[in-house]
Formats: sequence, C-alpha cells, structure tokens
Amino acid sequence: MNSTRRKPRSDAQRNRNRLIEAAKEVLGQGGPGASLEAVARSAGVGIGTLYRHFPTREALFQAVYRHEVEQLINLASELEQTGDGADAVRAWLHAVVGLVATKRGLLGALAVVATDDSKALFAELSARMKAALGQLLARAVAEGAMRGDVTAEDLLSAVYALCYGRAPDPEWEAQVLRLLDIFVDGLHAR
Amino acid sequence: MNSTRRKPRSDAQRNRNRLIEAAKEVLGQGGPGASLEAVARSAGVGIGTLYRHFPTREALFQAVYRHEVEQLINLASELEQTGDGADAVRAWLHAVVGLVATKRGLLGALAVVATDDSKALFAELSARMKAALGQLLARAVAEGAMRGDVTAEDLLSAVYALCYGRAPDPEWEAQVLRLLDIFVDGLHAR
DNA sequence: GCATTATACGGAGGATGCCTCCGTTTATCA
DNA sequence: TGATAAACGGAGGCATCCTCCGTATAATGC
Repeated sequence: MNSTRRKPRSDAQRNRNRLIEAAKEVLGQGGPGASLEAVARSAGVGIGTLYRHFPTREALFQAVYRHEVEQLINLASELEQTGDGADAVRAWLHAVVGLVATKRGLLGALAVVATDDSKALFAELSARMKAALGQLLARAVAEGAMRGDVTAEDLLSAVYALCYGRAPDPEWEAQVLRLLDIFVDGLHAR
Repeated sequence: MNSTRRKPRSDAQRNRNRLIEAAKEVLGQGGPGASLEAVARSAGVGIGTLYRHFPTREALFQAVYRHEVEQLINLASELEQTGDGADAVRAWLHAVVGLVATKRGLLGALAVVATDDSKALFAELSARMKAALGQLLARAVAEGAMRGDVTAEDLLSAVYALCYGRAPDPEWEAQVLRLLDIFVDGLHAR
C-alpha cells in the first residue's frame, strides 16, 4: 500500500479553475439546462477535460456553488478587519444579495436535483455562512452598535425571504437592497 | 367576420388527453429536463403531434399543472356532498399533499422557468384553490365543527410550509400527513 | 539536463433529444 | 359518399450528451 501522493499537476489545477469560472458565467446566464459544451468552450478546454473534472452536471453545480460561498466567507474574514462592525454586517449582507442576483438559475438548479449529496453540501455551507455572519454580528453587538437579540440565522432567513419574495425584474437588486437597508437600520442599537 | 368554429376533431381531443396523461407520468418521474420524445412515445403519438398541441415545453408543463389542479377542484365539489364538513376539509388537504408528493419535479420546473405566462396561470389556479377550500371550510364552520378564525389562505400556506419544510425522503408523505393531521385537529371547535 | 511515466488533455463518434416541415391520413359535414 | 379542413407522424438537420482512447506534458529520479 503506497500512500505517496504526487502533487496534482499544475495544468489540472488551472483548468479546473477556468471551468468553474466559465460555469459560473454560462450556468448563471442559461439556467440549469445550459450546455456543458458551451462551458468547456468558454473555458478554452476540451469537453473531455470538463467531464474528467466534473463527472456529472450536478458535480459542476456543486463546485460553482461552493466556490461562490467560499468567496463570501473570505469576504467576511476581510470585513472583520475593517473599522466599523455595523458597516461590516451591512456590506456582507449586500454581498449575499449580489450572489443571489447573479446565481438565481444556479440555485434553482441545485434545488431541483436535490440529491443527498447536494443536501449535505447545502447544510455544510449554510452552517459556515451562519458562522461567518455570527462573527460579524458579535463584533457589532460588542461595539454597542447593534441590538443583541437577533441571531445570524434570523438575519439570513430575512435576507432570503426578501430575495425570493420578489420577482426577478431589472429593478430587483436595487429594490431588495433598499428593503435590506431599512431592515439593517432597524438592527442598530439606539 | 366569421365566428363559426368547427368542433375540434375527436382524435385531436383524445391525443391531447393522452399526452397530458403521459407527461404527468414522465415529467413527474424525470423532472424538468425529461425527454419530450419519451412523453410522445409513452402517449403512443408522434413527436409532431406533441409539438402541435404544446409548442413549448412550458406549455406542456402548464397543461399538466392545470389538469392536476382542476382535479383537486372537482374533488372539492364532490366532497361538498359528503356528510361531515370537517372530514371533507381534512380529506381535501390530504389530496393536496398527495399532489405535491407526486408532482414535486413538475412544480420545480414551473418555478424555474417563471415566465409572465406561468405566473399568471399560477395566480389563477391559486385563487381557484383558495375558493374551493373556502367553500369546504365555510361548511365545516357553519356546522359548528371548526373554528371560524382561520382563512383558506392561512390553511394553504400552512400546508405548503409543511410540505416544503421537509426534505423529500421515503418517509416524507407519511410525516407530512401526520403533522397536517395534528394541525387539522387544532382547527376543530371545542 | 534528460529519460521515464503517471497524469491530464482533447476531440472524434455514437446515441439521444430538439424542433420543423411536409406528405399522408382521417374525421367531419353536406 | 365525396370533398376538404384538420390532424397525424416521422424523416432530417442540428445541438448536446457522454465515453473512449491516442497524444501530450508536468513531475520526478537520476
């Protein structure tokens, strides 16, 4: 039994990233049924390469989704360094709305397939989002800038409700952000 | 201007029904991406015939959905004749859960496309469901069997929340029905 | 550096699905 | 029963799916 793992080849790593980037674009645009060959083309990669990295359509969806959420979580880490805890909370929630705005089709796709695998991923990433927001929130509360009786879970639920309660027209993102700001105003300690 | 409409040919009518029946099966199984040629095959009909009756995938989804909901509404009419108003309400809500159980993929499909057309259909059918349940509910209240401070809309919202708050595993329908029964018990006047 | 080789790449190809078009069939009506 | 509007069905052109395998190359040991 030989456990010496070679380092993954650099071209493999590069192509994987390109594919995720291209998929983010193409699937976000075209919805769950979009062409995977278009994704490969847009990534400048053969179709065989796409299938080697992501054996199923769902695997690709998952990778894109995880990538997006991890960017959000990184953003939260950065925001922890900024001056104002309340502003950090607001900025982060704006970013969440931005994600929903561009990835609506993608989220729909994941909701439709709903395998055990996707459900597990969903649960994991939800927990991590909640934790990230929890950090930001705790700081804002500690600074005395926000009321302490609202949990990260409450807040995320509210954002989702705002996002999905409205039909996606051109005004969508602006309207949601406006409502969200009003909501966040209400969170401030007085 | 000539308004003499010929009667639709009987074979057209028959094939249309067969297609809806087949689509109910195939799309319910295979989800929104299922093959329309499979639907046509399963209906024992040429692919051209399918496309003449339903020019787009969405048109077919809509027809199936309308058909299902109209069956529910017919069921409500029948239940109005039965002896016990409270039982009628319960039976009808069970039927709603049954619809969601078998047509989950279909509903997802409609949610993903979300054209103006589908939204209008959705609104129309929601209103008719509400009206149908309202009738049943009114009778149960008039009989003194149920409390009068709950609207049909409340009730439908609650059922949907029960349905979609739980992941669809094998136990799903039984669990939802159990919770629904508890809820309906709570509706009874005491 | 250079040879070796595990690893990854790319795209041809067969199967299937999408949708259109049009020649053939048939239900209806007089 | 004949005329004809209406409906049928499937061939065909194109796109996509996914697999398979010959070719290319990054990593490693010398």
